[in-house]
Amino acid sequence: MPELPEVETIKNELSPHIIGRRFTGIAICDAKPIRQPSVEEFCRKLVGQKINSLKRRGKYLIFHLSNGEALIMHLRMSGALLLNPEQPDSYARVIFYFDNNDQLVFTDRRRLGALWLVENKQAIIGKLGPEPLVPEFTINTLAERLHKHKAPIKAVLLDQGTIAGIGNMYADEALFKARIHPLRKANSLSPQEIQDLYQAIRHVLCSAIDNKGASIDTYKRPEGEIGTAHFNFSVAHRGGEPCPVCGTPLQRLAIRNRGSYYCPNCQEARQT
DNA sequence: CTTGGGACCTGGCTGC
DNA sequence: TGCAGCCAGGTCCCAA
Repeated sequence: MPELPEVETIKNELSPHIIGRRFTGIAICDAKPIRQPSVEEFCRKLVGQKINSLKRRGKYLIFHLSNGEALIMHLRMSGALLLNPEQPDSYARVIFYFDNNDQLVFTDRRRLGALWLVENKQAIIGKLGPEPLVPEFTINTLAERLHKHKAPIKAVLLDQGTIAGIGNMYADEALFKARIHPLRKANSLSPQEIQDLYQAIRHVLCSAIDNKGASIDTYKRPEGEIGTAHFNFSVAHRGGEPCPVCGTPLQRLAIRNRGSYYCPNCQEARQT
């Protein structure tokens, strides 16, 4: 499941191969991911464009093109971008061809991923909250945003309009590291807890980027390698296993229809 | 406005 | 063996 660290890794590893390249063709194997504009217009406008830069915002990848437009991608649950894959892929949805004969395959087993080609990228990414890893994102930024919500802290961390880029895995990991129960109301956290959570978010995300993302499910890096961040996970997807700190069996709880894994001993409920 | 529930989507896994 | 049902979860949509 590509979250911020996975998308950041894809951006970093893809950039040296595609910056300055020109699209020479597109093969649409499945039109469903193409949201905007029509498939015909998407292909017509993209071919011939050069890629000036590749950026990440939240979980979105943004290709800035020579005509001023932007190709925006969201991988959702099972999407991946593979550079010159050796094996044919039955889940390939869109194949991009470049002027150096490289191919970039957008593959997506569960067909939830999305592609846009737009003049105004703000229409797609304009409502995202702040990036958690930039210097401007301070403890006060986090505190101000959490104070506005009385929903469970886990749900608020997943809200991309509050903070961009955190998904289910890293929300669980950050809450465990900060020793905060996932059902605590966001506006009930003490200043100390907010500071702990702030540091936990940054540590968990930076560590995952250092490990090139987490390959728990279908995530692969552009050249086919897996990431290794999941080997460091403490609680995510580990229901029933012992807590790495105290040995208590980790529990699973559904919050907003999302599996939340936590240690009932280390992450005390207190008032929720 | 916020909150919470369901839908979308497919495949792996479990249990009867 | 077959099959129903759960689980995985990022985001959108709708109702309260």
